[in-house]
Amino acid sequence: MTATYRDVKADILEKITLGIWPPGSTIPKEIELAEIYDCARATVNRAMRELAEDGIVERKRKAGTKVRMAPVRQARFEIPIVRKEIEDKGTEYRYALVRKERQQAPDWLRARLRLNDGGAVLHLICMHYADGAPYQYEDRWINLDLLPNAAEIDFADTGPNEWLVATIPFSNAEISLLATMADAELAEHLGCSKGDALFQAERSTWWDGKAITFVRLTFRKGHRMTTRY
Amino acid sequence: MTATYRDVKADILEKITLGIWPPGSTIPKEIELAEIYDCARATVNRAMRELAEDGIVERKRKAGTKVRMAPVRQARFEIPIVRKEIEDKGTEYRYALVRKERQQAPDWLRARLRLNDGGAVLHLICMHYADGAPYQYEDRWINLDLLPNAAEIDFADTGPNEWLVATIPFSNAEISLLATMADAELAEHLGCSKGDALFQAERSTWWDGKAITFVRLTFRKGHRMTTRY
DNA sequence: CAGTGGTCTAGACCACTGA
DNA sequence: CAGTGGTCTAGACCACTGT
Repeated sequence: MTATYRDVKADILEKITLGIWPPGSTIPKEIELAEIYDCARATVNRAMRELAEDGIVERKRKAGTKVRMAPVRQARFEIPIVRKEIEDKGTEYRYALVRKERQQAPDWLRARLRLNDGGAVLHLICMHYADGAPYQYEDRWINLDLLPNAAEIDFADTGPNEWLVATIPFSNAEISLLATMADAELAEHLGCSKGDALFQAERSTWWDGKAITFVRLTFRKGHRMTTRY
Repeated sequence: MTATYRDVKADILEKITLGIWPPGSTIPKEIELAEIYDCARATVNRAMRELAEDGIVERKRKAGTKVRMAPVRQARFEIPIVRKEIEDKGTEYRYALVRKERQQAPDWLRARLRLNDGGAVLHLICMHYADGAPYQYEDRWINLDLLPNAAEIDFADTGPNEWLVATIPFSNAEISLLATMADAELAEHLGCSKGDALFQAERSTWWDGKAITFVRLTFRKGHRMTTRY
């Protein structure tokens, strides 16, 4: 037979879903499973490790592997670049710079990004359109102490997101999803009514422990983030 | 020396973030890396596989491993059971059943879950409180054709979520996140004003290709879902 | 302290895919 | 068709952690 790690993973997952190994029960140890499936322990190990990553089982040395009582449901959402998101839907992407201003970081931003006093930031307001209709309102702040070049960039044709990704490709981020009421400015740019409920994402990005940028993305009315798991 | 897969992964990631291997560039092949780090190819393989899962690099047979041009930003959100979510914050959890009704599946639900005509469903409205204050409004529909026992359960003390997790522990689901305006019912139960913007999650759950349940969770005003990546 | 998972190795064969 | 990643093996030692 020579089972693959996929076979082992699928079979064990089936035993769990069918209730043969109910939540809380202990699964046979790796050596036993290796004998059962007639494969190497490393093969079993990979299957089980993935099941643990998926939140299906819980593994502890000496204690063995147990089926989780409350499965840790985790959903993965992709956070694509807006342009890609829109173009992948087969719609036409258009970008526009609404406002660009160099200023001192306001208090709330300094607190949020742990900036020093008197830090200079670049504040950008941008719009992203899909097939001519408003899609996303971008309120971005860039730390000029860390990225002084940003001040010289003309963001008329390309959004700051794409420039940032090219400049600092890999970094850490914290993202929050929430709902907000449209104010006059949002309503006007997104073509909705004042007071409408809008979906919003906030992201703070860090590199080497220092804050690079904060962005608040507000989506057009009715926007959803969807995923399967 | 004897590098571990963590060492290899960290070192390669550093080389990428520092720009030594810029986006689009090709990384040395596994055998070469194994020589460089003085370890087995399997060790390098694991490091690279994880970097690929993390969306940092892209691997293809024969073509080699390349640093992604546009890093696939993916955020993982944990979707815990409400009770756990509340208790983990150190607050007191309280549950209440608001309404329970057996009925025919309305058209929108049938379409959504691909149910047959005349399917019976159990419709539940529940509230979840944190330290006595409204936390989440749960609007749940359970497919009675698949789970006839649900009709006999008294959901007065325990929420349907916990019963479902215990009954059908593992299943597939589709989840959507969105923003909605509070109607009169939501405003009353969640203690906010009509028209307030509220964060909402919708989840359809499937098992063996058949729809088990649909739930719409509405959070109290100001709720955020946050994660790091 | 003993048992279980965590990881590494050296070698092998396979599967996909670009030239 | 040849090169690169994908996976398996048999064996080994290590690192936690429950008893």
